[in-house]
Amino acid sequence: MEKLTERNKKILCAVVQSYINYPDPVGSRIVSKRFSFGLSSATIRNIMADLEEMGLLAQPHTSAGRVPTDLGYRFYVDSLMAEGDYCSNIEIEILQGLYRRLEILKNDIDLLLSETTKSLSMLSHYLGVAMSPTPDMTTLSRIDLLKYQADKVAVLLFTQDGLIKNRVLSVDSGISQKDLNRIAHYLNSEFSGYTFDDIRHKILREMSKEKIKCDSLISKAMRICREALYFPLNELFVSGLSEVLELPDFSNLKKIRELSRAIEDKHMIIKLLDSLSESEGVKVLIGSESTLEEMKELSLVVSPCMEGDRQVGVVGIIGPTRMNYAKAMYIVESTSKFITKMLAGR
Amino acid sequence: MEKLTERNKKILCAVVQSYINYPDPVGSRIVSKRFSFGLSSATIRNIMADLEEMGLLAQPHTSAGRVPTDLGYRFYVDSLMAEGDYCSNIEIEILQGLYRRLEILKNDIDLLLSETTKSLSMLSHYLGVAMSPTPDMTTLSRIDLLKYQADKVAVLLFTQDGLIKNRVLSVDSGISQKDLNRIAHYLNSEFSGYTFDDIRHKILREMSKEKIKCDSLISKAMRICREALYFPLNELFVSGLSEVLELPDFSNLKKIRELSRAIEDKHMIIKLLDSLSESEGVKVLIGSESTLEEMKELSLVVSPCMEGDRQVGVVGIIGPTRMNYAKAMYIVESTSKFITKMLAGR
DNA sequence: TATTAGCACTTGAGCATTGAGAGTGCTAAC
DNA sequence: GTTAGCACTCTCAATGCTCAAGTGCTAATA
Repeated sequence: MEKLTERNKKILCAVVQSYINYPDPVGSRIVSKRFSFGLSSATIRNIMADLEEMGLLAQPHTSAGRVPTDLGYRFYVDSLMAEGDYCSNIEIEILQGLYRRLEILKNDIDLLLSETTKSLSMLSHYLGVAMSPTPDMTTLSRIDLLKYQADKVAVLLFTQDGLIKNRVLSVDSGISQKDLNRIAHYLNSEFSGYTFDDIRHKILREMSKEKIKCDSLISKAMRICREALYFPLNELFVSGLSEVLELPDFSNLKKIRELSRAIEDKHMIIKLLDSLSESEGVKVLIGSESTLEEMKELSLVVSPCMEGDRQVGVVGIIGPTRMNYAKAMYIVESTSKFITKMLAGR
Repeated sequence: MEKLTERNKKILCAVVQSYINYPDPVGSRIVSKRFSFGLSSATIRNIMADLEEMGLLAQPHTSAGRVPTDLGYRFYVDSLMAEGDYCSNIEIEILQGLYRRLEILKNDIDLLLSETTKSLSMLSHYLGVAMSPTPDMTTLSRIDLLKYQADKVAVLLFTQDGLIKNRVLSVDSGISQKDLNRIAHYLNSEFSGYTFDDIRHKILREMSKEKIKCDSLISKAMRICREALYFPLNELFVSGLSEVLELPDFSNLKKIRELSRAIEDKHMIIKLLDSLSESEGVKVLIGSESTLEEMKELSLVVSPCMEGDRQVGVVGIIGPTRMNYAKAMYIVESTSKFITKMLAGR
């Protein structure tokens, strides 16, 4: 970032904080009055003009105050924000209570994540989001096949993350549970320990090979496995829409429509979360930093949940770019840490 | 319903249809011009005043036209609406295409229902909703227990509807797969063929009995089963928010907030759908006919999906009371019929 | 040289006024 | 029973106006 004097930083910080707390563009008068810099509004005006030139602030129109740009928020988040800015504002008891409620769900990741989004939105008043890991990163621990009805078999996929997925497939009615056990045994020996993505690739390779051998058992096994993996195995949870609609940021129809398009395009959000959650720690994506059109006016705060060094999910918050980043980051971080800790202790 | 002359019915019908197609209150002039009754606007005015007195129409304000009341819509739906009113407007090919896309999901009810809601909203431009059957009505066909990790067991619940639910529970690490098999065998002999609701009740009774006997195996079995049934097993799917936000009916913030509260309160909708889907066929709930505050300005069209005489889900549409009921009913009916047929043929 | 006071200028929000347009109810004529 | 005519009511959009907020610039000040 360009060199800013200490004073300029303070002014920028004041503008951002004021705007975060109150959704009106902030003018020089406000800054000079509410924050005691010992500077007159005229001086502040000059500084704000400088900050605007640097692209950190912007004016909605001539006679309005200034508003942080995405770049301004970024600078605030990276360099200005005090770490502990919002910890105190969140009642620890509420947080503890919500977390306690999640304890009993620790054996069912999907249910856990789904409930977590409700806590996230309740705490932050933004959208709570959570995603179970994409199969690409998930390791298959075991596969079981159970004959279910005459011509159906239940495929049970156990992952190392404690996630179970099941798919029901149609099969020849002639097949017996014994056959299925042999098939399952074969699949386990072939695929357990691999990620789903690997397995998909292996299947493709194997199928072209095995086609020649025409081993009925193996080809059946491959077909079953391929079909079971055909549909996405991860889920995305979003909640808090009514929460976020109370914000002045979403008081006009256009914004609301954009928001609704964004959260209905789950595929898009999954991809976005995926790309952000590769490394550990809380990450922040501010407005236009995202390449996605739907997210241009929204910000995203995410953090992965780990079990050991395996990722078992991503939790986060989506809100307007005028977001209380300190608070959001604190909530997301402590939530993901809580889940990580809970899963470690089970 | 009170006795209406044939002519009055026609006028009411005209008002409803006009309003459904175009969201402006309809005046006597419009009715007399656009529909050729051979009556002047003055006559129509008198009739409309009568209809208002009967509670079938209402005026938003003095110099606006008239708008159907919920009662007016009800009368329209029950007595006036031509059955085939909207079939022709829906391109059969689109419908077929969407249905074909669902074919491959027929083995996974949840996925099927979730995708169905997208088709419903796409076709109707209202919210598509679907619900898998509540456990109360669902019959357990089989239960399986699989040792999963040292201290965890996967409980697999197979229902007669082809639905599989799995729950992971923590158990004593001492327990062996053999023990689990015996437990599962016991549970199957006790509970298979019963509905989940029955089972819950049976467990409560048994547990108080067995406590005396203190049979370790049975008490373990009971505990596992109780925990597995602790969380709701049915799901509700809703989609089409961005679709419905394009409607002029949701052009002001208040309405949108109400809508979002309604669709976020899944528990409420589940109860509502449950109470409506008891018998076969398409059902319509118009605005204030619902006892639920959140639904007072919304209408609901639902129909159950059957497999044989068992209900495997409910599909429906939620929209404003100014809904194209003929179209919505047609879409819901043909969708539920399609799913029913598909499940019969598998 | 940095800061500040002062002032002219710009802009949007809020408010009352106005007129057009749509629709009504009523009455009298057909 | 139906209709034409008319006075009346109400909403909506446009207009013009003022007010408050905020700016940029300039000249005076510490």
